[in-house]
Amino acid sequence: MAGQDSATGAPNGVDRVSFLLARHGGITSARIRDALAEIGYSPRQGSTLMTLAETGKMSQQALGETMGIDPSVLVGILNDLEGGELVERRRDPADRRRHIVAITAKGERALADVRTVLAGVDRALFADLEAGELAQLRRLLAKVRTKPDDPACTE
Amino acid sequence: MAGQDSATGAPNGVDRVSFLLARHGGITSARIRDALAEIGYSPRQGSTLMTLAETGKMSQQALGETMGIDPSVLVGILNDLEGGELVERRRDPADRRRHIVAITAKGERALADVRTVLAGVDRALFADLEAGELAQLRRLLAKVRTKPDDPACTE
DNA sequence: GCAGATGGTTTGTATCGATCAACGATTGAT
DNA sequence: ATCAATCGTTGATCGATACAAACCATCTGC
Repeated sequence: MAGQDSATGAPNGVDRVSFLLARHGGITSARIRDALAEIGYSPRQGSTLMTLAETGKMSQQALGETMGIDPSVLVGILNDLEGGELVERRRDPADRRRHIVAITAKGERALADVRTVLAGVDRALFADLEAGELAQLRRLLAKVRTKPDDPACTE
Repeated sequence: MAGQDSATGAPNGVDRVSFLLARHGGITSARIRDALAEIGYSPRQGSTLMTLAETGKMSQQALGETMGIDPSVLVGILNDLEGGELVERRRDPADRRRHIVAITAKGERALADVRTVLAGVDRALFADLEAGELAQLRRLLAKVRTKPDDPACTE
């Protein structure tokens, strides 16, 4: 009577898995946003620092492509980060149109703060999960098909 | 070197679980939105139909509270749904200020379409998960602490 | 009957995100 | 030397969302 498929017993209403995932994802985003805001960063800024630290210095367009955001919005993010001396824009000697973006030492320290804060978010969100369950959750989430977004699959 | 905690081996960068959850949640929301849009509904309209079918007829304010949306936006949603004769607003005889919102027979049929479409989204998203894994994912997601959002926990 | 509170509605505003067009600087090909 | 393409940048626009204020109809307590 309350959204259960009478045959399979699987929820097919507001408790459907995709709904759960969407809702929890939204709440998680909000938590991340709030947590980062408390130390003065936006989610994009945090992502940028992490991406730069993990993938290494790269051109602005490559960075935008990696993060999946428009080049024109990346400009603003980098302006803010560079204003705080957390990243550095250098012209590529090989192609002087390009800006090579690199994280600075100060940016690395900021990144440590970001990671600390994010760890707190994880701790709060997943407090009721054992380590094994958390690893399991990560494994299952990684198996969710989120790639075939761009191609015309829906058609 | 790429976002792994050297001690625990747990990701603490862009591959952190909360980030995974946030990203996948966003993508899932987009998928749901697109899928519902193809049959002419918004996510809110779909949620409204499901909530009404699962919880039964209720006052507008109770509905808004259940769905976690502002009363003033619920008005527009219900206007659209009522325009399509999918829901019905009746005045509560006991309190003629109240609007009792109920799903109609036509709304039930629309709801069936909505559920079909959403099942398709689930199938596409979770194609690589076995039934057991999907159930496991649902179980783990349900254990994520998303309630302590409202109270002043962050302070 | 009156004052205040409540349910629903309307309106306006602020914000955010995504998207697009156009521009200056620079490169590469011809 | 010239032309087309590329990179970063600026600016405008659009849609969705959240939020608050004011309004009318109605209920409740006195």
